[in-house]
Amino acid sequence: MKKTEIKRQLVIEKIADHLLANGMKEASLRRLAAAAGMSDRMLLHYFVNKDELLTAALILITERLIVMLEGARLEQLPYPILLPHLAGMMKNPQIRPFLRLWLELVSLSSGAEAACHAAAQQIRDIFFDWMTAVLKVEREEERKPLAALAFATIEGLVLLDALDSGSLIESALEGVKMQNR
Amino acid sequence: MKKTEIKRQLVIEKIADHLLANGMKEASLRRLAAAAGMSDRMLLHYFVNKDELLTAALILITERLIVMLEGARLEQLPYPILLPHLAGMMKNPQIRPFLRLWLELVSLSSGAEAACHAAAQQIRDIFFDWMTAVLKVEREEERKPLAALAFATIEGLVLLDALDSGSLIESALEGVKMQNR
DNA sequence: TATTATATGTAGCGATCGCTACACAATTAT
DNA sequence: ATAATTGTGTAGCGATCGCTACATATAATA
Repeated sequence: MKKTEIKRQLVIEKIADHLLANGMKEASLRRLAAAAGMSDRMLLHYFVNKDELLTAALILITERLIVMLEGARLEQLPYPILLPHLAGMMKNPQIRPFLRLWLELVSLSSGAEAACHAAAQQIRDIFFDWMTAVLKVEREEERKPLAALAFATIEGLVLLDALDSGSLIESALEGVKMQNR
Repeated sequence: MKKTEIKRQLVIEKIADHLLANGMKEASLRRLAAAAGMSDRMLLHYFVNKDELLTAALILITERLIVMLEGARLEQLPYPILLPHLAGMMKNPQIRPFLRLWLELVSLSSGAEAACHAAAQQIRDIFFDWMTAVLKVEREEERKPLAALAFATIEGLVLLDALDSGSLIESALEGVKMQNR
């Protein structure tokens, strides 16, 4: 009797792909159904409503993100090295869709959508925890503050990236170098 | 025969207020019309379509932002002082709506809406120019890179703020202090 | 004053949205 | 084999969206 459950999982995978590729603004039930290769009617057979579907897909996305960051784990780097490294990761076509989607979720979560807010917060935590683990510090009490600072800065760069502000990003990274000279 | 033009300006003011107060997601023609105290039919009498209306309102908003930042001009501050100062400004109820709206515009501009993209880029430039002017540097070649870095960091804090991540913001500011000790 | 242009209201079109009612086939359980 | 449960398709509801046709009132111009 688990055939339904298997199908459900398959659908969730496809919806997650679609969300990462196209963002939340293309996420009407009919479009999502097309992406999953079925009718909207069937989507609502597997999921009680759109919100539950989105929640499931966003949870899968966060799980994928965890796996990906786990795979990208590297030896600890000190702040001035870590930041340009992260800026490079930001352009990685495997990671970039997560950042874009996350930006959209943050913006949406200011409003109503409960699923978006929860997902946005969870993705924030995932990124921050990873950043905390990968930062090399001289004294442990520096870890959390510097990780938070690196996180905030990278987010700012993500925002600039969404606005095609490449030169500003380069300038900011230049600023990091200057600061730690 | 300028009565129409006067009315137009009045409408633009009210729409701008509404956008700052409620964001872009509540910006259907009918809602905007209610905010302007008229019917949607009349809105489309004064403006050829929704896009033109939004563009006009967003332009007014950027003008207001310029005036506000001009008023908030302060003597130049060095980076480690400027950043917490900006973080404080971020919570100012006069400025916060601009930041929230700007975040939403950036997210929207990744997609289609032309008006949003243009407005988002312009607001970015306004903030960055102001940041550049208000930063105190020891050598002039530091100005642009450090302003860009400060800008990116503040934007990251805006993002965190939209997610109710107050403690992360505090940590990040603590990180700034540590870095410049 | 007569004519023309501008201002405002009512109603609704066609598209899309999330979602549901109804019908029927396929599978499973008894 | 019969009954009950589960899967799938068609059609459409009511709401909202941006926008428009049509009508009339008001004002500007001749």
